[in-house]
Amino acid sequence: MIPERSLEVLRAIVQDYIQTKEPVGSKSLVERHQFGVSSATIRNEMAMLEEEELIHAPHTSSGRVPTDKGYRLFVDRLGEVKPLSASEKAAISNFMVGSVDLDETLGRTVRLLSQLTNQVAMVQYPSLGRAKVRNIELIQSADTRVLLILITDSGRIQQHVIELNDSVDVELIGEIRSKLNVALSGIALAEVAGLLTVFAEGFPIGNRVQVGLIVESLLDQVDANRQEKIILAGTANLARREEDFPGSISPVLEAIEEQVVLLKLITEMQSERHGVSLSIGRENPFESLANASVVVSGYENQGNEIAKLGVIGPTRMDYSSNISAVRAVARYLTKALGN
Amino acid sequence: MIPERSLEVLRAIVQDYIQTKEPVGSKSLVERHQFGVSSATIRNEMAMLEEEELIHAPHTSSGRVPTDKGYRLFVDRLGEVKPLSASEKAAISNFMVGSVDLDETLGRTVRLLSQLTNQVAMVQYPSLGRAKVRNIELIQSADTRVLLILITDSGRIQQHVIELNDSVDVELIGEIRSKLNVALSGIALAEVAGLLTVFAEGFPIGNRVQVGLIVESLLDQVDANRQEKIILAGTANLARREEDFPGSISPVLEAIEEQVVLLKLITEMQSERHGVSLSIGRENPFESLANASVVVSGYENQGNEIAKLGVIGPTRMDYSSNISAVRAVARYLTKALGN
DNA sequence: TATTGGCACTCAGGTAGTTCGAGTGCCAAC
DNA sequence: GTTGGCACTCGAACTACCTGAGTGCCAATA
Repeated sequence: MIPERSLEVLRAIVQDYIQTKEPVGSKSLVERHQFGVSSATIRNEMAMLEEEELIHAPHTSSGRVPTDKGYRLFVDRLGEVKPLSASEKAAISNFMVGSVDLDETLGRTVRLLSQLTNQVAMVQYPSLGRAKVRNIELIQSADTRVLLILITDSGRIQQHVIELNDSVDVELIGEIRSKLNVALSGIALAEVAGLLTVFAEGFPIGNRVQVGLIVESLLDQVDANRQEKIILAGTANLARREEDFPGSISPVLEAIEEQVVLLKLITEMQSERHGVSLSIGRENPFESLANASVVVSGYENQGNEIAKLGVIGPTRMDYSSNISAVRAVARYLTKALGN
Repeated sequence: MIPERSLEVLRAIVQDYIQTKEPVGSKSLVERHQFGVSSATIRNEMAMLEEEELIHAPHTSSGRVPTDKGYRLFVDRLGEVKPLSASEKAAISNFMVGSVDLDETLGRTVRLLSQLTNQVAMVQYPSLGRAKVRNIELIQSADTRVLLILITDSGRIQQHVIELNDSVDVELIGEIRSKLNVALSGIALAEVAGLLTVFAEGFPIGNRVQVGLIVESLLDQVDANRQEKIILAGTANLARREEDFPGSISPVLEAIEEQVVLLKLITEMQSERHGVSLSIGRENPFESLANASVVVSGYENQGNEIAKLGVIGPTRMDYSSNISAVRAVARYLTKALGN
């Protein structure tokens, strides 16, 4: 068990380090905080913290810097969540008004989050996997081409052009469309595949190839819910924090651009306190993100978490502010989707 | 008039500088190229080039670096366009196969271009302004909500959710839909507004509000063809070229994220040789892009240029390769859209 | 007149030595 | 358990110096 005062010292170190960006030493620590003890005592505390691998000295004789483990303890036990300022709250409300479709709402959300935190913000599109079919449309866009549109109850709209090998009959398209809707409306996407195995059999032999192609395309979209999508904003904020990334920021930029990595990461993160989940430094398995921390929270529609949003920044970030910003934005987005 | 040999020297300086990233001096110049004259003569030439502001010495006594004006002369008069290597051509063909809808094609294109050039690549979505209506769809997605989908002949699909103030009748929607299509199919977007002014009058008084809302939304989408869109890839390449941007790359990243700036820039650029247009360094009006050059080319559908694509990178870029890559990709994309 | 070798000069960048000070660990004393 | 004291460390910052690639200019040359 780590004694109370040691924890206080750790908290002070993390806070000072985040603020000054310099390794913090025992003397400056007692100057900036009222511990009521001398620097020598603090030095002893710090030696213990280093023993526990919560802090670390970059050079034999210079101040201490929190380790990933130290940050972790800080956010788990020590960091109060800062309430948002009034102006931040106002910014959030303002940003949300007047957007009606999902694309626009999410676009605004991600920009908002990036402005609020001065970090790279990300918003995941509602995952197809957990959603239900609201509507399926088939639109003929050329002789042999049909546009398939899948609308889910999370508001996500996914479209795909199907190339048919043969000219297609308008009435057939209409029939397929209405039968699909009858069969699938309100069905969870996860269950769609099972319901469609024998779908083509309801049609005359001559049409089954066409129907088959359409069903296949629909399944592609449903099944490949790996085609998850993330939108980003504020990438430039990374460059502004360059000194926080030893080496270069380009691996980080690459990882961010490589959505697969991000998706994997945020999908696997487990929710912690207040519905926010954190990955600090090397807690994530990606070498390129070894110096990055990620703060995410799920957002909901009709009571179900449908996707996540969050920020990504240097390990040395202001966790308190970022956690509260992410949490607040997630809540507002949930509220906005409720309408 | 600048004598022939001076131009040769300029070419050599640009080439060496691009390759070595070091200011190039008279001695190393005669070593690397066969001018048949001594370094002293080259020094005289270089003094003249400096007089003309085509090159510039960073410090009183170190090698020379091309100025924006020097690069400009280089690309206008001196740079042969490198033919693509066989493997590059293969890469292009491979990338293009098997994408059927516009989103996917453009997504592949932008990634391809960024890989080919190792720069930040951008592809502009086909501008709505010059396209024609192919199809308009109205889909009821909830009681008082209708999804409007506009498909243009350039393949661009634009969707928007319309919130109606009143529950809506399925048959009315169908009627509006078919009348809209009759009225607008094949019409250039620029002319749509004119044809819709009296559209609502064809409906009974009681429905005109609803019809009006839908028409308004349609006009919004058509009219606001400022909602042009650019997709990007390879942002991380910027970070890898950091030393090429004095100060920081973050203004550049910001400018890129701020699509408005990019759009303005590429829209105003005039086509030069081979259908490629260039903006070198401060030739563009944006301070944040003072050290960046942009290479763009238009791509076509059915003989009309519908949008642009290109790369953005440091002023010190390999113009020859980038120009040929941009040109080639634009051609392939044009070809791919032809199907 | 264009070219050349020679020469004095410049200056960024690297190396080496020095100092400075914030920081440490340890210990004896309170 | 806390404290003051003390010797020690070591990165950062400053200085001085040197080196070498590069320059401009000039008088001699072809």
